[in-house]
Amino acid sequence: MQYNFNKTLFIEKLKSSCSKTHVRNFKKGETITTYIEKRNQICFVLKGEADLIRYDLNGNKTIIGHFTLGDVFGEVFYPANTNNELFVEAKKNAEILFLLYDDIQEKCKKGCQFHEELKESLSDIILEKVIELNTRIELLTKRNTRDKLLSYFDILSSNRMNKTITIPFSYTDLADYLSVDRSAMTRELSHLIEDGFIKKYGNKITLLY
Amino acid sequence: MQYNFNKTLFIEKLKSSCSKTHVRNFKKGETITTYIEKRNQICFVLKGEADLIRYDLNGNKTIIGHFTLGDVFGEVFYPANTNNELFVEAKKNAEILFLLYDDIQEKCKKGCQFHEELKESLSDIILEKVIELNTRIELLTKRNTRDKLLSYFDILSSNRMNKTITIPFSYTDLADYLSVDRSAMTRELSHLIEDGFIKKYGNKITLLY
DNA sequence: GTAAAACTGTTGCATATGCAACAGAAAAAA
DNA sequence: TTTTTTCTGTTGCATATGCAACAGTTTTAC
Repeated sequence: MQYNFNKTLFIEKLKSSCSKTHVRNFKKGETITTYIEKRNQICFVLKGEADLIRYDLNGNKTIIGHFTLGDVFGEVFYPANTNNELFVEAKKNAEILFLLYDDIQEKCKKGCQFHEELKESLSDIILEKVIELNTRIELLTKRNTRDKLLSYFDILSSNRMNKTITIPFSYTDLADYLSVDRSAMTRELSHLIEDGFIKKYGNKITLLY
Repeated sequence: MQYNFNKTLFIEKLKSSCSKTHVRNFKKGETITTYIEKRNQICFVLKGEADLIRYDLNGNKTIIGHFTLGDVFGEVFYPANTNNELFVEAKKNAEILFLLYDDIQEKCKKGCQFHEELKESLSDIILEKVIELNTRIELLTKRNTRDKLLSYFDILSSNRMNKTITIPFSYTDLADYLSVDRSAMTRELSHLIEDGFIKKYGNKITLLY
């Protein structure tokens, strides 16, 4: 966002000109990829939405990441020795472009005309990912549910530059994203309404402060 | 770690050959930088250790990140519209190399012999940052203090490939890093000992599972 | 060396959060 | 359409966590 770099244009170019990529479509609910074996795969969302999900031993679901148009995910972003089973699931019919980090750095070099440009853009793309993750960490380090909710609303609100926001999740999923219990979160939402911090109409929230 | 890229060598080269960088020494406790105004600064730890810290309105301290030799931090990794005041503090006498992301991408291009190599390495460096942040998110999404502690110990243990680990923090700071109350964490540590999960000798912990 | 400051382990108490269960609403599937 | 599934809001209860306070220890500063 903050760097003058046209990501959409970039992805279009990538799709049409790099021989090392491939594109696949997924239906809602399908598993796009699992992070078990360590490949250095990078994936771009061309259409639709996807969630990066972890289930722990107690069956708790955590939405580690939520990806939409232009977002990037993949095993290359995770440590090799992760003992968590993560997988990415299509939330809506989705079109995903796959390629390997190594192919960008090495193999593609000879044939692909677009290659130099890709390499230049790569650090910008990964940098954007870093910013996304730091934003998420800001959220997760908040000590209680109220602060997590307010932080989340603030982020959406300042992104859209609007005091009224639309939650891009079901409330069930939002709880999994904030890493809190759903019923406790709903309870806290009620408190926020009582205390005059927010108004709530379905999946729309208006910040009153 | 996982890419065959020599970071130490890289930093040495960077320090000696790029005219756009500068290096400064800090004493323990000194503030290295604050993330208020938005510059696209990148900083490398050449010596010592540093913490990225946030204080919330209630005075709670959170250690957002902990950096040692070779680690990278800086405003460039944060969204422009962050309303949190973050700052980086030297934990031990530290030597820090500063440069601007824009200088790598643009201005340095003409004069600096090392520039091309720097650009190639840049995406590897930022990628390493992404992996570090995803590891941190795995930790923070754990639902309770016990799981956070065990995850943290696991990460240290598998990095050092040793069942006995040395906590690189004071326990006070570890609590701030895990985003939990110190006394609650100490209590949970006692429970982990009682339940036979760990043994504890000062700042050394042995995993018994 | 001595004084001051920070760290550690512990506890009682208040409360936020998790958990289980339920019914009505909404959405998806048939 | 009808049926099935998922989502939502709520509540009672158990408990994990936060908070405040304290004393003993260790570390830093003078």
